[in-house]
Amino acid sequence: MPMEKTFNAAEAEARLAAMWEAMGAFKAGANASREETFCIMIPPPNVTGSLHMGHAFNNTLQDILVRWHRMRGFDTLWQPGTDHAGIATQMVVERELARTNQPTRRELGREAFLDKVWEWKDKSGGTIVNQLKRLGASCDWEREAFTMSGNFPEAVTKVFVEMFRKGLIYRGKRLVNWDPHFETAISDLEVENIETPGHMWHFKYRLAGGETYEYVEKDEDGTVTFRETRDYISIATTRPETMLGDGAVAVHPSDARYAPIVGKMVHLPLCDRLIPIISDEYPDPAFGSGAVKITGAHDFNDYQVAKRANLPMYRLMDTKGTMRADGASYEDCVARAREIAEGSPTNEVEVDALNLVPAKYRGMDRETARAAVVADITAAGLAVTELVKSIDEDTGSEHLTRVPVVESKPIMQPFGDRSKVVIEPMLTDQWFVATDKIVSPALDAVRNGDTQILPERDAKVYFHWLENIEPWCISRQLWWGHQIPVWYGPRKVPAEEAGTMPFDWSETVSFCAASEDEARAQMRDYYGEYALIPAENRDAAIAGNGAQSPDVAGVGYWRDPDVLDTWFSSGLWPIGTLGWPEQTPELQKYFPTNVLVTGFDIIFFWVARMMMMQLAVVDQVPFKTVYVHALVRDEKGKKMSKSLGNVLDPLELIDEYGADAVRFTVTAMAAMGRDLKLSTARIAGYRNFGTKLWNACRFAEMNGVWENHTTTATPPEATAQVNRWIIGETAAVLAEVNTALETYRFDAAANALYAFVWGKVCDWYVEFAKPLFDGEVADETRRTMAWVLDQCMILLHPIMPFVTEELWGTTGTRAKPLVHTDWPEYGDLADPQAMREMTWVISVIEGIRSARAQVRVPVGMKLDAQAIGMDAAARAAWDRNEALIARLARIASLTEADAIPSAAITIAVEGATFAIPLEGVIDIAAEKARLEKTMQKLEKDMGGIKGRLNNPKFIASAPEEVVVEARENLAIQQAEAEKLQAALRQLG
RNA sequence: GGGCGGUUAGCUCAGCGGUAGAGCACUACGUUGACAUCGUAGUGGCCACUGGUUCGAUCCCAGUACCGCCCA
Repeated sequence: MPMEKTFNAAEAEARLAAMWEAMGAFKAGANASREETFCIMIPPPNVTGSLHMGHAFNNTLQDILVRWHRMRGFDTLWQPGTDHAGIATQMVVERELARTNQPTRRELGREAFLDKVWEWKDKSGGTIVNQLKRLGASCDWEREAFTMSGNFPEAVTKVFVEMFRKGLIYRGKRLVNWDPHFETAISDLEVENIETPGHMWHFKYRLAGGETYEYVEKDEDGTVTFRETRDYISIATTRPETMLGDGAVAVHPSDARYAPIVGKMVHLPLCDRLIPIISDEYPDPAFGSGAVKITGAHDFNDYQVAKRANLPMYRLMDTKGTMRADGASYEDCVARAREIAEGSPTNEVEVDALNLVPAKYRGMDRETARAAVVADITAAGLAVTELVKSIDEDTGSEHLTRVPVVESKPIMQPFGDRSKVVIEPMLTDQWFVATDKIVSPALDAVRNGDTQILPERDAKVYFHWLENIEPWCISRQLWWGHQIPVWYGPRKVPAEEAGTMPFDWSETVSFCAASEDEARAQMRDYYGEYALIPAENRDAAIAGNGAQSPDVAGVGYWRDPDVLDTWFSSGLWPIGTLGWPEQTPELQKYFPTNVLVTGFDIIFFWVARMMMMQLAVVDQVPFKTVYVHALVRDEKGKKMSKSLGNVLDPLELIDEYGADAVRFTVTAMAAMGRDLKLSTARIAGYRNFGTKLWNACRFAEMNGVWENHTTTATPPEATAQVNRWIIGETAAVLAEVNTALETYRFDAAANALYAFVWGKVCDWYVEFAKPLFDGEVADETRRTMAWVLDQCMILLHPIMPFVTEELWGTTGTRAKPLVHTDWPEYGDLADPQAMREMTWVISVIEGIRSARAQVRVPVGMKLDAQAIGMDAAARAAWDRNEALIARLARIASLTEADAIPSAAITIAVEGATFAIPLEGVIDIAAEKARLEKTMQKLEKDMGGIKGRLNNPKFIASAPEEVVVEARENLAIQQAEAEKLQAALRQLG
């Protein structure tokens, strides 16, 4: 049955995918014929995710590398899987529960909720994997991994416990980014700082005891520009509601304006507290009033100041970001705070329990509290004001009124990347990885080349981040994730501390272990004879075992309810997917992996962390090369986003244009480190490219090329220059593709193949072959064409797997499907003689065609031509290729002549002048104009070369071959110019 | 403010010491043994600007302008 006119992607893709799957084409080690391994770990997409263009791009590049190595016989593994996406998944499932009127997460309780998550995962978690399959991703799907399944829980726990024991993981009360929507800590990488319109308020904090001071401002020369007696210090803030938790006012040590009052106390407005004026390097004297309120528990800069000055840090908000309503009355708390301020001993637990939010503001959300605080301070006359003139409409009289100074100004505000709500710096107990202790090996590995980051400039980003690394907050107040393997109990009071209870519940002791049993074993060592009583949490533990009694029999303990950051488990992806901590054969064989292909947006999130974690755990780099690619944008260069409505859905594109077209497009555009601007026109163009190859094969089929064809690695013996030429060109493109892929120049590989298949094979070779199918070299030409088209399919297969596999199956009986066909190694097939000759032939054809078109000779008209001054090489080339030239240039006959005839079009080529007499047909003026234009171009070129050759310094300094080349080019151009001059003379 | 990029044909981008290329778009012609998802021919560039290095700079260096991205 003859081939269809186009490739039916929609029909063939599913069928071919099923065929590959059925034969186990993608299994680890499939088609391996050598020892070397090649392994890529897929960057695990979120289990909640669906395929977007970034994934399509990222996975196409991986698939190209993987298919290429598999065809080359490497023992290849592309490891697929997804990560459990703690926040995102919990969000999706909670939303689903709400939508279907089911009990909420808290109503369900932890265990029942997690059952729901697993239900959801089983039902919907496979979406993106199926979408990757549609793209043609040749992962070993049977090995699909998930960061919550298989050996991952064991691996994660083991790593946590080991790092804990080595002191690489610690718990502490630190200021973290708190997401009030999800009510969890997030890492600083999950925060987006966005410039938002904001306001700056100015408040007066009065000095205690009615004290006053001379406030003096001076200009640069030291001249006094302003002087007044003040009983207050002016502070500026963008977050007035946090003033309730202020611990001090800070000024710069060099700031003379405030020097007299450093160390004095001020009244905190709206509160019954006095706070000190301290000096610290942090305030910028030139900004605002130069005095900064310090709220250690709600601002990252203030936190540092507060730590330096040993200020108490009072937490003002609860987990939802509303003003605290818990704890003792305001009066009691403030009384205690005064005692602490005066030096009464305290601890973190007590400070955290003190609620210093005055009764009025308790329970307000952040925004409401802000408005209330501003209003109350203004009412108290403590807002900095200015005089504003207004005119009474009725009387026309002018009034001067004092209004508070509120500056409108853009401020950088932190938002949760998932929740999109304003992040609150919050002082909470969290777990951290001491990144400073594990960062060095990760830096060294890239510095010394154990791991190479491409493009190189992204290594700078990596270095910059790692050199300035902050502790990594790894605990999340979520349920979906790996629960932290730490159990807590009260401090055991030693026997010598007589007259007290056996346990001190104000202090907790941690037991970190891989299992509860192991933790209990540690507890037995610690608590001795006391029975160990499991409890839900601290309160239950206290309540459950009669802790108030001095002679209790048991001690209550509870597990840390928090889970680990998803990236903590994703950080173990390379070893985790290969079965670690078990020493599996796959781990032995494929680790360290070869390449990581990933977007630059997760260099910090993931790449750096994998480097640190793998090096910390198994003391080896996870991958030898990191190829970092850019972002896919829309055709105008905008980031694709749902709100802009400019998202291109790769699945829709695959439906419309076929997976091969989508793949080829992103590949051709994958210039290293540069964003892709994707347009459907481009995709359509590459779909056409697939059709072009398809039709070349169809043409071959119609001409019996595939009859009795067997695939061979080596090309057929060819005598005709045209066949020798295309064989040499094929070898050249193979070398080009190999080099491109070795250096991750995906765009270069795609463009080289495009130019070869379309520009050489289809445009020239197929046309040349047409007249040869009847002559002496017919058989050789058929065999050559079959071989060349085979090579096209093979070389294109990594980029366009579907259409090539379909052609492979359609055009002949093959030993193996294309997916497992050997990648060729030709050796040296270049044929300079054939190359030179065919280049000449092409230039003759192009010259004649161009001349004909420009003087408007009808395309179909066959003309007689004359050759003038043909040298031996030209004559031989003509004789050997007459049929091709005559056909493609529409020449009826060639005769030799001594001189250019009058009224002819003339084509000057190397070693000959061709003239086509067109007495009475051509417009002589048009031909003259054409020749003159050609002459002008030629003269301009020659001028440049002559200029160089006339410069003695050029001759002296330039490399020999450059000089030789310039001379040769000049000679050729001069010869051509002479021919054109002769032709012009003939035209008069 | 700090860092990293970019600026080449109308558009999207390659090239990166020897005088500029591709695809798309555009113009004209065209169903010539596969392909109109096509063919043939053509139009189109002070390679952002200013200096420097060099025999020679789109390419290397420095600065300027504008545009991105990342981090504060």
